[in-house]
Amino acid sequence: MTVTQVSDKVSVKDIEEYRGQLLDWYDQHERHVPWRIPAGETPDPYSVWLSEIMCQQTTVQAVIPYYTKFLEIWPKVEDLAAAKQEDVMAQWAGLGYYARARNLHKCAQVVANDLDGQFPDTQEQLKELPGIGDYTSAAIAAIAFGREAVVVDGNVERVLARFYAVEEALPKAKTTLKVLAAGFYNGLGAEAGHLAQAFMDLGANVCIPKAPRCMLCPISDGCEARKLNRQTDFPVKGAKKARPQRYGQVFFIKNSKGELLFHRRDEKGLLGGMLGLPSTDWGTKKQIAAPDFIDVDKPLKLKAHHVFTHFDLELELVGASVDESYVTEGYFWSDPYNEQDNLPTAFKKALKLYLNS
DNA sequence: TGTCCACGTCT
DNA sequence: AAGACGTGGAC
Repeated sequence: MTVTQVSDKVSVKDIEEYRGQLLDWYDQHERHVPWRIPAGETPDPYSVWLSEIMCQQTTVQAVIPYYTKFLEIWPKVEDLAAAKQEDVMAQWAGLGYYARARNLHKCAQVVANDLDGQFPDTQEQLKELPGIGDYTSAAIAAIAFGREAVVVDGNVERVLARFYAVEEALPKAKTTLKVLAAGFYNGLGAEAGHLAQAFMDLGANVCIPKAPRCMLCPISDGCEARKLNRQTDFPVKGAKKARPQRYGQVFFIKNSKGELLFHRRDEKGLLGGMLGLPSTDWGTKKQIAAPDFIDVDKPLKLKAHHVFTHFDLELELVGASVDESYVTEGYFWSDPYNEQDNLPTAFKKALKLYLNS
């Protein structure tokens, strides 16, 4: 889009000045994270991609140990492509949004097998790959390939919603914020990646959601929200809805070797493709049928609680048994101490309660 | 405590 | 196009 004037509040000339101040601030204050390489070196697209997928909806601090581990185990995209999916899921366990791990693996296979191991170098082509959408395609294009992409994540939105005192509520304001962001990125060329990272570091450390540290902000002079002393009024959000309560039972079934029965979950839906324990479905009623090859024994008087994005879960621990000679598709016996770190958090909590009881 | 972050991608 | 999809830490 051509941008001559994006706001009646700030001129194009002023925008250039403010973004200069932001880039200067970034030179001094950038966060040191393992995927940021020293100035002058060429970034490895595989590392940039891996870090950006992990950082979706996830704080940098949570990402760092996972990022390091993944690169240790799978240093090249070809290594990740050749991995077994269950190994990728096991390494991702605890990081959440498991569709990211399934798509990560698929994407690695496309790049390794169909694209000669090279990530595409334009935003448009990147966006065609599994797990790469508007934000991530822009981020990789800018950071790994020096493209002038308009990188807009939640941090950029918060900074700009405040800078321009955008009264329109999210998610509708997304279009407006993208235009405002384009005003900042316009004409930057290969510096776009630096501006993106500057915005994100500013959003993470200074223009934080609550109690923003405006005294430390390099562009506070131009911030409309600050002029109004209404920083935390922006970005304006739509009303949020209540989280429903759901219930389920999780079954602890031992064999003669003292191993527990585990379950590889279906590829689709909640915790798709992840390791789990045998369980009922999770619903709004307390009584839900167990898988029919399981003989329910007795409640263990233990309950695990877990919060998902869209519901709260109460998981009752129940002892059970099966005919050891008949274990159906997707179920297998294993040492719980070998598997606990491969479980998503809801099951890990339940297993921990069981092992400590 | 409970609320928020957290647009990010896919369907 | 609105809802599904995790987690942990800050306050």
